Amino acid sequence: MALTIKVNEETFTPRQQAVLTAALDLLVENGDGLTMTAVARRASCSKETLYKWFGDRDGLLTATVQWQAAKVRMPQVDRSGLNAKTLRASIEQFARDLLTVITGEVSITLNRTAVTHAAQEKDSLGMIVLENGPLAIRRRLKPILEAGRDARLLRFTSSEDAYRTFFGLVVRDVQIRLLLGDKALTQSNVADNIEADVKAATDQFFALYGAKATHA
Amino acid sequence: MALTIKVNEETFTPRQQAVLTAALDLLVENGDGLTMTAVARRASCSKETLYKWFGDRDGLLTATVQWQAAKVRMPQVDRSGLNAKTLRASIEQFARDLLTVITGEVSITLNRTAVTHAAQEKDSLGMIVLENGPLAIRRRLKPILEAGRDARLLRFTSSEDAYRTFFGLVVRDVQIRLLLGDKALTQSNVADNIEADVKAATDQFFALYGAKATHA
DNA sequence: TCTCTGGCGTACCGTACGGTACGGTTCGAT
DNA sequence: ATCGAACCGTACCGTACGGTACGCCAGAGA
Repeated sequence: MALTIKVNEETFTPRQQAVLTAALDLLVENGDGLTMTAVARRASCSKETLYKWFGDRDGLLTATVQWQAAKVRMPQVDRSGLNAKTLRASIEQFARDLLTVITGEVSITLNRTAVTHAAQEKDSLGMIVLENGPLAIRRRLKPILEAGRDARLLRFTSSEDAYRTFFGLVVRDVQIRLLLGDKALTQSNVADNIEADVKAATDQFFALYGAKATHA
Repeated sequence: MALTIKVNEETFTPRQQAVLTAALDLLVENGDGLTMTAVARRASCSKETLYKWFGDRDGLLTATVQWQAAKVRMPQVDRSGLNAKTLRASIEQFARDLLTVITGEVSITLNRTAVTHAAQEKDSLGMIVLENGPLAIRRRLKPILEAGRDARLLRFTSSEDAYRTFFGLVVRDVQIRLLLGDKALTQSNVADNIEADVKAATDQFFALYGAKATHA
């Protein structure tokens, strides 16, 4: 396994996926509870098989994160017939997807795992999570933003900056507080406010980047 | 040690502070390298002393995080003679402080440690970091915001929301990317852009909450 | 039916690390 | 000078866990 980062789709047999599911469940249930023995017992397989399939503990961890992160595919947004209304709906949808994903238990677990991993000179998991989380949204949002600009509905010079501002307006301090285990932010609490937050963030984004905004 | 959370100042002897410094250095150098043996060796003290002073590994970790986090005291901002210019300067200063702290190596380490800790049903470190980081800024920024509102320089209904938007505009995706070890964000790279980012964020904040803004 | 392969379960090994014990040393108080 | 407290250094113990070895079984193919 070692240093090879498998960025692209990798097909796992159903049995292997069952193992990965077990591994993720253990991660979610109890952060660092991912011991090889625990995974083997949970998945009713032998440790030897784990090592054969995934190389070592890090390989199993990487495969799990990779596999799960890639599963977080957000719905495509219709880009045809762009007008003020559909653009706003698209952006609102992105905000909703982003918030929903980020506040999910699986996402929190994956991010925590990756952060922990990054604290030990290893950055592969961080890149995977980043790549499949924020960057995935960015890749799909940017064309929309640029289409909006071309249609004179938005105004900005750098779509990168526009995206990052969007991210900030939507996520605010929610993600870091969830990662730090802030009890004041139970997930249900957050979930109940998602719609309002999404609307507020979208309003603010258009206030800053809408065609009629007096852009600073 | 156990469950007691020491929220307030706790005086450590110089010798103890030397130990905590050693512990922090180890954390920064190599995330999880905080073994009791390593700390003892680095600080030239005996493990027995560590256990006597801090109870157990978690106590040492907590004391270290607590002590360091409390050291991140940002300069007070002058609140007298509030006008458009001084308000803007204050807010810009908050943005600068926030970005500077968050992108610092110590802060990244403390946050990573706390996140890792939170991944194991323990949330005390998370609360400590939260309390001394974002919340500390919030406590000091809110009065300024409210003073600005009273002076008709700002417009908002909830100072809490205003603060969180400020946080989002300033931090954006920088913190999570640093925590995840994104190589594309070397710290020098970030540091060089702090001034521009601070200015942009402040502009955006005033665009949204300034008295003349058409607030959504 | 024989055999071979893949995989389960378990036992096992080595190591790293949390935590404890203890002898020796320094230093201040009496 | 003596005593005792604090503390250093080191050796030690127990356990948890990563990783390996091996015996066994089931099922596919000849």
